This record gives sequence, C-alpha cells and structure tokens, in this order.
Amino acid sequence: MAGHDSAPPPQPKAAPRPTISLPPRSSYESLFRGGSGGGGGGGIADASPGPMTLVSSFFAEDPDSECRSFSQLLAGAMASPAAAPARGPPEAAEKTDGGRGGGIVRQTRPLGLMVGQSQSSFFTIPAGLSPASLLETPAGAAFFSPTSGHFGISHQQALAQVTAQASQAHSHMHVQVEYPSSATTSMTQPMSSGINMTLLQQMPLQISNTYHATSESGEDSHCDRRSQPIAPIVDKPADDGYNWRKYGQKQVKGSEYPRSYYKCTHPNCPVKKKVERSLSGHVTEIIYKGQHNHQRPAPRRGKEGGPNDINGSVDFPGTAEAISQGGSGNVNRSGDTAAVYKRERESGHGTSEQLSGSSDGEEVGDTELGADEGEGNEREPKRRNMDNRVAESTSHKTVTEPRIIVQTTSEVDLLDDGYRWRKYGQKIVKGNAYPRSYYKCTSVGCNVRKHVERASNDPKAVITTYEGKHNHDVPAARNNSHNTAGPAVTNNIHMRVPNASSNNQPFLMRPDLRNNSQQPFSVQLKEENHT
DNA sequence: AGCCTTTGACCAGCG
DNA sequence: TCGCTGGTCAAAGGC
Repeated sequence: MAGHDSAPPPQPKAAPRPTISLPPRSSYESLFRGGSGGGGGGGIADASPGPMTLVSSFFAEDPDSECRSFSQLLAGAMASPAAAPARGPPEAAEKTDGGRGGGIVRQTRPLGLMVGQSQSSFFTIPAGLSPASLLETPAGAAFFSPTSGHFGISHQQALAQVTAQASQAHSHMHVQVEYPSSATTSMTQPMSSGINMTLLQQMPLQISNTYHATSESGEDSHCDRRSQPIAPIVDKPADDGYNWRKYGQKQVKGSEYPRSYYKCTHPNCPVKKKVERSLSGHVTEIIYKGQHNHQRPAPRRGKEGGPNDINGSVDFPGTAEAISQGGSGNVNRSGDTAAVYKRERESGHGTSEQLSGSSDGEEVGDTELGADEGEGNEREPKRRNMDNRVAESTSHKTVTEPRIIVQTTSEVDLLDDGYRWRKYGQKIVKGNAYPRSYYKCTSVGCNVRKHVERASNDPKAVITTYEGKHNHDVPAARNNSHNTAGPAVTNNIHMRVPNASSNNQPFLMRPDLRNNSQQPFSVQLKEENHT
C-alpha cells in the first residue's frame, strides 16, 4: 500500500536514459550453457574446435606468414566457416534506439563470448586495423563493417569489450559502460572514459570463493549454476566507497535477474545505480547513473580498507566514482552518465573490478577535472594520455571525443600475470612501429595464447590479447601476490578511444559475457609507465 | 534512533 | 487508448 499517489513525481527524467543492453538471458544461456550439446542455441560443442583454435590458426602458427594485423587475423577467424554458425545473423546486433536509449547498440548475443564460446570473434576490426591502431583510429565508423558484418558495434565498443575482458582472461566479470546517447545531438563535448581495473584482482572474493567452493570448474559452473546451492553471497553488490540505499527491486522481464535500485545516500546526490543479480545472488551487472556531487565518503575502516587501496581493498566499483561521477568534485550534472559494470563469476573465479580512474579515485577526479571542469558543453576535444577518469560522459548533450581509459594500478608486468609464457613470435605490424609479440602459455596442454601489441602512438600503451582459457591453475606464485584471484591479471590498462565521430553512439562496453568455460580472447591495454 | 532492506503499488514512457 | 515494462515511492520491519 505504499502507493505514492501523493508522492511528487520523481526527478524529471532527464534526457534519454542510458539503455542497458543486456542480452536476454536466453542468449547468454545459449552461449554459456551451450557447451556440450549446446544444441540449437548456438552453443558450441565442447568437442568442436575452440575459439582459440580458430583464432590461433590464423596467427599463432606463423605470425610472420603474412602481413596481417592481429585484428585482421581475428577478423579472419570470424570469417571462418566454423565461426559463422555461432555468430548468428547480422541482425544479431541491433540498434536499440529504443527511443529511450537513443541509439545504443544492443547485441542480442553476447559479443564477448562469441569468441570464446562460440568460436567466433565478437567484434570485427576493419582490415588493416590492429588493436593498437584502434586506439588511435577515429572511431568514426560507428559500426563495423557490414561486410563482415556482424555486430553493430563501434570501435569503442569493441575495444571496450575487449578491454574489459582484458582485465583478465578469466575474468568473469563484465564491464559494461554505456553512455547515454546524445539525444540531442552533435557531439561537441568530449566524453572521456576510463576504466580502472585496479580491483579486478581484488574483486569480492568472498563471492567468488564461495562460488568456487561449490563449483569445481568453469566448464561446469555455468551449467549448474542454477542448481548450485549457493546462498546469496552479498548484500551489497560492492563497496565502491559510496553509501547506497536500496530503494527498490524489480524483476526485469527477459531476465531472471532481479534488479535492485540504489541511490547514493549522500544528500542531494543524484547518483543511482542498478544492480542485477542472478537468482543465485551473483551480481551480474551494475549500472551507475549520474554523477556524484560530493566527495567519496571517508573510507570505511575495517574489513576493506581504503577505497583505492591497491593492495587490499575490494572496492568493487569505485567505479561509481570513476564512471558516473568522473571523479569527485566534478559537479557537472548536465547530464546523465551511466556505467554498467558487469561482473561474472559464474565459473568460479572471483574477479574484482573497479572502474575508477586510477590508483586513487580522488585523484582521478581531480585529474579529469582539470581538463573538463567548467567546460560546459563546448570544450574543445582534447586527448589526455593519462586521463584517469574511468568513464565520464559529459552528458546526454554532446560528446565529442569518447575516451576509454582503462587503467589499473598493479605494478605487475603484463607478462607476469601469474602464468608462464613462452614467446613464439613477434612481428612488426604495418602502421605500428612496435612489434607485436606472441606468447603461448607454457603449461602442457594449455592452449592459451597471449598477444601483446603496443599502440603505435603511445608505446606505453600495450594491448594484450588473451585467447582461450587456461586449463590449469596459476602456476605456483613466483612472487606474484597479485593474482590470487585469478589469472591474467590486468594491469595498467590504458586505452584511449578516439572519438566516434559519428555520433550519438553511446559508449558501450561489454566484455565477454558469461565466461566460463572458454575464455574468449581478451585484450589488455596497459600503461606501462605510469609514474 | 537511525539507517537500510523489503515489497507491493503507483507512475510514466513507449509501442 | 491500452497494455507492458521499467523505475520509483513509501510503509513496514529488521539490524
């Protein structure tokens, strides 16, 4: 009876809301559960050559065989017949204008998984465009080539996806960031974004661990997920340093996930976040909306330590700050910012993720602020290498130069992600002065490969692409304390995505989806020298 | 006492 | 116009 007849209408819905492009559960399932016998759902039989096989076949064998960029190779993999089936029809990607979203790309299939689970790449990179070059390429073409046609996702989106995944080959968390599209218009305002994966490694282990206890393997986890006798794991999706009050929960159609609504408890703070969970209690997605107009509350002492404590905190979405608020102190409320942090831990590996600017959330904001503050809607686009902000959408008004900055603070070297790698190839890619290097996991029987590429315009930026999933645990730590939660730790991801010229293209980040058995390839962008 | 969660109902946008 | 759906409200209860 809590009807609120008398309740004043909530804050006027400003601008087009960011649309959450969450593929129907079925899609996920078909992919993730598809596993063996996946049957019609497009699932991939385990027996079939894995995505790795396909992709690898294009470049791993002989990286020098031909002058192709990694991207091309990937594209080639996608084009392979084997990949086709899983890829689904072009319309798999549709644009959800939705009227609400204002042109947000919806992928009816989890792109990320397309690669891993279904043997097809989840994105198409224009031929000749290497991952690195992607970073430097105006993402003008908002959508990938129709010819290769797959998903209507922009470079940024693709990159974002990849990047998010990048955080770790075994990350089960999905990072998704959507910027509200500019319903109104032309993008004159810069949009910067960044994703700090600092906490990827620090993710709420309690969750993952718990799950781990009941799920032996990633392969099985996704299949048995529902039956897992897992008690709700956490009451809060994560501690991002802010205080939230839940004000609603709802079962969203098309998803078995109950969605919870939270508001920042800070007086007058408009930030809200939506959290979706699986029935088992797993947080599957977190969407931030709005920007905090206040400083992050003092770190809560006790179990988690400071919000940005690189070494130990588990501030999951410090992201809120990073993304939605773009940093403390930024009071730009001209528009909404929505960020979605999607996290998957279905396979049992815990992951943590933080989309926060840098090792220091506050600093993040400040840094960004320096560039964006007072910009109103007409700041001249500017690129900043070390933009710490995770994801900042200047608003629904205008966005000129979307930037995705993914950065973590771990000092671990990319190659030292806990696994052992053997370099088996290196190649100079056209357009990139730096060689690309190929690594292979040295573990017997493990086909995981890693490809490291540097952005030509920024040697500091490194893109690491993982393919496949390790079929073994992280080798005994050699001295690495960063990988307790899982492999492929993403460190210092730093990615910039130039403007999507076109458009009102919202920034969408959708890393792989339900991870699990097969890890799709992932890309890491690392800022090696960030001091 | 204060804060947060739960939960049923209401409201608004959209097709 | 109507139904659907997502988002929000606010009372009640718990901690």
